[in-house]
Amino acid sequence: MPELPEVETVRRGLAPVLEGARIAAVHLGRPALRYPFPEGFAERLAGRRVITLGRRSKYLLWEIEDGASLLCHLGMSGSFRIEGGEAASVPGAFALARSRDSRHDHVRFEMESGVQVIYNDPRRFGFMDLVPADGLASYPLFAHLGIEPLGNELSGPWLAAAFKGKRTPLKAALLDQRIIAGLGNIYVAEALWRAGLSPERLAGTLAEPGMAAKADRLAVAIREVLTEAIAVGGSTLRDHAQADGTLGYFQHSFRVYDRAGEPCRTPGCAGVIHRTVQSGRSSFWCASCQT
DNA sequence: AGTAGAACCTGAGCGC
DNA sequence: TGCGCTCAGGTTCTAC
Repeated sequence: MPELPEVETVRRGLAPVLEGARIAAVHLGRPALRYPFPEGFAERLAGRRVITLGRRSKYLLWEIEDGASLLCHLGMSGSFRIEGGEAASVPGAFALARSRDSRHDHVRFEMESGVQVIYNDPRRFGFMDLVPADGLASYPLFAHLGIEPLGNELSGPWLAAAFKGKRTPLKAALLDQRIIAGLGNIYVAEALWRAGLSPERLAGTLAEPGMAAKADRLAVAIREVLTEAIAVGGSTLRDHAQADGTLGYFQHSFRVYDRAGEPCRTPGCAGVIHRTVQSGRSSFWCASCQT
């Protein structure tokens, strides 16, 4: 469940059972996910209290007492689910699982309250690390991370300045986490459609004269699409089976993503959504109204 | 500076 | 039922 809205949804779901709660024990099902767990991972967390649950880009940040942060990236297929205890039935503390195949349960956080917080990740592209609280800014994976798309910096002029001179396509520039951190394949496609911009347009052209309104529109579109997605719990793909109210609903609002061959939904546009491949990822867009 | 391709993994869906 | 192929929300690496 990986783009920013999905990670934020996970954060909101876990916060009620984690914030202020003490970790009794941590059980690892394997020595590594994408990367090995750091030395003494379980031991360093056991007995500690979780102070707050935060997010930076697509990273979940557990602030742990005694000055460390547990950092989680969900990769392509990572999810958490909550089991046991009363908290699991508290509205808002819903389960977050997309998979209940316990073969892929890799980390189990046993809370003192009796609640189990279980990390499941079939593809194991996710990872966890422990970072000293004062070392977050210099943490290698954070050091080159760009702005938060829902923060105050993002605007048309900011985009124009950031993309000025770039000869890479807009699609690639928006996926570049060093510029804006948190967008992924779905929300880039949706934002570009809303802004009427082609994913193939060279990013640098947003800085050209006469493009200021387009740049503004793109900044607004990014903010809107993320905000709307978060409001409905993000997007849940390919697993509509679970009917426990735990799934995101933004997939029903897709205007281009995964709609190849279907009509464009821009009012008055007779175009058809087509799929192309850019830097190995699918792009979905309407060549008629996205220029 | 850019891009393409592969790598890391498993599972789902499709055509045959 | 099974086989082989393609694709999947991410990121990082190498090679042109």
